[in-house]
Amino acid sequence: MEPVRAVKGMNDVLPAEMPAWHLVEERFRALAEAYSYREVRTPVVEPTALFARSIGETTDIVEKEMYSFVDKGDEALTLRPEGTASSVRAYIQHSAWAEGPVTRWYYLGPMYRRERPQKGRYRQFYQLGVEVYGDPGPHVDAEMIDMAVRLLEGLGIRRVTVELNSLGGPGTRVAYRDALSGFLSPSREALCPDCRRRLEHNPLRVLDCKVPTCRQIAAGAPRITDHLTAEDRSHLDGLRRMLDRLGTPHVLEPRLVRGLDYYTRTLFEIKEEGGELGSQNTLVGGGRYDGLVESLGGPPTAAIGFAAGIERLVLSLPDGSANPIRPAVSVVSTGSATLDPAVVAARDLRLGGIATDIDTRGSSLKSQLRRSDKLGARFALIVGEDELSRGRAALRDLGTKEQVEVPLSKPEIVDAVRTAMEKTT
RNA sequence: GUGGGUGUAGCUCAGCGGUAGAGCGUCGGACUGUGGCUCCGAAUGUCGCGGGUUCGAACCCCGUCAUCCACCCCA
Repeated sequence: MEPVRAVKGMNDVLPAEMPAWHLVEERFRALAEAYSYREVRTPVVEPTALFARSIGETTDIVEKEMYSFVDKGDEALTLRPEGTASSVRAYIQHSAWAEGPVTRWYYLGPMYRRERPQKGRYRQFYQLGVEVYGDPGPHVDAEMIDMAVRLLEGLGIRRVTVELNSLGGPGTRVAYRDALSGFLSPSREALCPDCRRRLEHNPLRVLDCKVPTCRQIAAGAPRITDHLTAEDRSHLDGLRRMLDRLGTPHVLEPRLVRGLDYYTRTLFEIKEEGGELGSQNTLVGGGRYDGLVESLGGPPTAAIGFAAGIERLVLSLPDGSANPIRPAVSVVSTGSATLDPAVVAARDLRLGGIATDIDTRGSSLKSQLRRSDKLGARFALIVGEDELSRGRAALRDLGTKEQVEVPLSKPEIVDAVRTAMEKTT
């Protein structure tokens, strides 16, 4: 019988890796809440149109990476490929602007993209992210980028660089695009096949090409920064000033483009240099999307957000960041007569707030103690016949081998373990 | 979608034409109520799958699947 396997690119996260995931998730939650963000949870499935209209019909994501299906022959649905579209949909659907002029949300959860899996890139992957609605000024941009950097810093992820660019407003973007394709078209034949295709639907990408000929041609191309309006420019300047003030180093990267159509003005990515990640080394990506809420049927609303890949953060964590979970006590029985009271004692300890393991199979004493040791328990509570006859049990410190007798009755046992724990720590 | 690497015990891998191995892990034991170290012992393999070459294939050839990495793109 062929065993069933998980779907390609969709991985199990086993208990051994969980402490690292929890570390990332808990740090993010605490930080986001400290920054006054509140969690929002949206469905994993949305109408396909939501993504087509927000991310853009001609983007890679919408064109070839979405898990889309028709539900019972009517509704066209899609597994969300990113978090912003759903968040905006919820913001509009619940008239969140009515609660106040500025809304700060954070989220955490799985996203789905049908790409070829490789290191740091999976078909089901987890993102954490934040969105701010209702603040058009550059200070939030800076605050948000700085927060992302602090998150990485707090996780011990060093050697990151913040890349920054501005796409200008919607008008600027179109104008620049036209100017760029106007510049590149005469050299069309000299470009690599990929770039010829890029020229059609995403000329900005040509600037990123690694082929030497393309680079040469691109070198003389107009720069987006020359096409920014005075307002766009002052927004960018304001953002950079504030970042400096916050002490967050960053580099201007005029060729930075991102794969989603909804971005306006501020665009940023945070990458890790020379870490565990291979070529998929973007940890955080984000930007401003001032027109999206309105285009999806809400009121005109300025907005900005970022997302980070949790797998990538976990991969980048320094060794030894997360410790395995260990029980404080391991309850050990010495024979069939002591298994019953041992199970009761374990329950009492657990309800007393003490993490406790017990081998309920009633194996040999030696194997139970071996297990206690393997699990990293601090103490073994040995329920032996002799002690039991006096209503007591042996509490053994597995580090020092010191062993004392303690009462097995309910409130006393918890207190006894408590005081023993305080002695060793 | 394209290219390359790899598929042998639960894990990491050796074996590269003569009929399957190591380390780690697991389990048991070393005078029978006391763990970690050490020692002894045990269990587990359709050598990814299908076909071909050969007296004989884990090893060579073809195909196929899986997986990893890279391109593309991104978190």
